[in-house]
Amino acid sequence: MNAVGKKSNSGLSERLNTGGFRFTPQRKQVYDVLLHKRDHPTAEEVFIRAKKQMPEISHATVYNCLDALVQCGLVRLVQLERGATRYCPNMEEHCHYYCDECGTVFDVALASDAAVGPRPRGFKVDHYEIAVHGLCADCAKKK
Amino acid sequence: MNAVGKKSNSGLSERLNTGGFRFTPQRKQVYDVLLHKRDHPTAEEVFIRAKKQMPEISHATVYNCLDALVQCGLVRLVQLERGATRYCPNMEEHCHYYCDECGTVFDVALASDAAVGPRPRGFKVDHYEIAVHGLCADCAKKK
DNA sequence: GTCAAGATTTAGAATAATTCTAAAGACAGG
DNA sequence: CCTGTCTTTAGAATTATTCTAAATCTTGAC
Repeated sequence: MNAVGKKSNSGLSERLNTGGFRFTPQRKQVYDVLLHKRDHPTAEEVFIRAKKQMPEISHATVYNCLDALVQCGLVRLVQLERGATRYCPNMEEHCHYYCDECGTVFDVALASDAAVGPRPRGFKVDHYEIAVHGLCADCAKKK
Repeated sequence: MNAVGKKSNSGLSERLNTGGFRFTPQRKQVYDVLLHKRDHPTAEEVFIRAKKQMPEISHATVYNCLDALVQCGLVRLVQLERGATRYCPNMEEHCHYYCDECGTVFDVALASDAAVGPRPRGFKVDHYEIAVHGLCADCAKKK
């Protein structure tokens, strides 16, 4: 493995280790799939894409890898509708605009801390998810 | 049926009609279940509670009723974790504080329009969902 | 280096959540 | 009251996720 290859993994490896996980080729593969096409795929879609490069990878492993990445803070779960959970490697503060018609997801950065206001007494916030539902420009035009 | 009973249904009946749905005892039952205990139950939990009053109600009907209520703007879907969708009859603008440890959900009203900032060009917003993840006071204490 | 302990992957079974199907029932309009 | 449409029902089917047990890999102790 060359220096560049090594370097490209070092961040991932480190984050995994910090979370108590080992670096594995499968975890790298799953993470690469998410980084490569940022269209908020479901676990099933990640599985299909990962298989192209790594045909022996299994379903259960994809879930395992996604869970590990989520626990390490490298990936976030996105729940936009009934049915499959989607995954997003963009860890910056942003919200998801979701077209209820065609299913497209747009990431939109949040300006600031987007103060959510008061909170239950003693509640320790880890992170928040903002999903905006509606129609994308194309679908709105068709109506 | 007395006047009070009739009155208590008229709003529901009207909203259903406006959405192109009929008023049915099952839809009333499902809505009543949600109004009665506002703990963000899953469809399965709604089914179990509805059965107590209406033992013949079926699984599919509960999903049908929940869908109808959602489409009429009487109930909202809440997706907080992988797995079952929850339902919430509180249609005021509010966000959900979710304890990742014990699963408790707290509704917190949003002060204003809680400006979410810029949006994709042409996107027509219908509604938004804000979920705050973390630990409730009790669970935070135990750590 | 060799071994044991623990982590990870795999295929496939199992479970959970949701949707579909076909038949029966209810209901509004003519 | 017919007729077409909507709704409900039981249960099958599908989809999403988790579990299981065996095989493989990694790491640290010796």
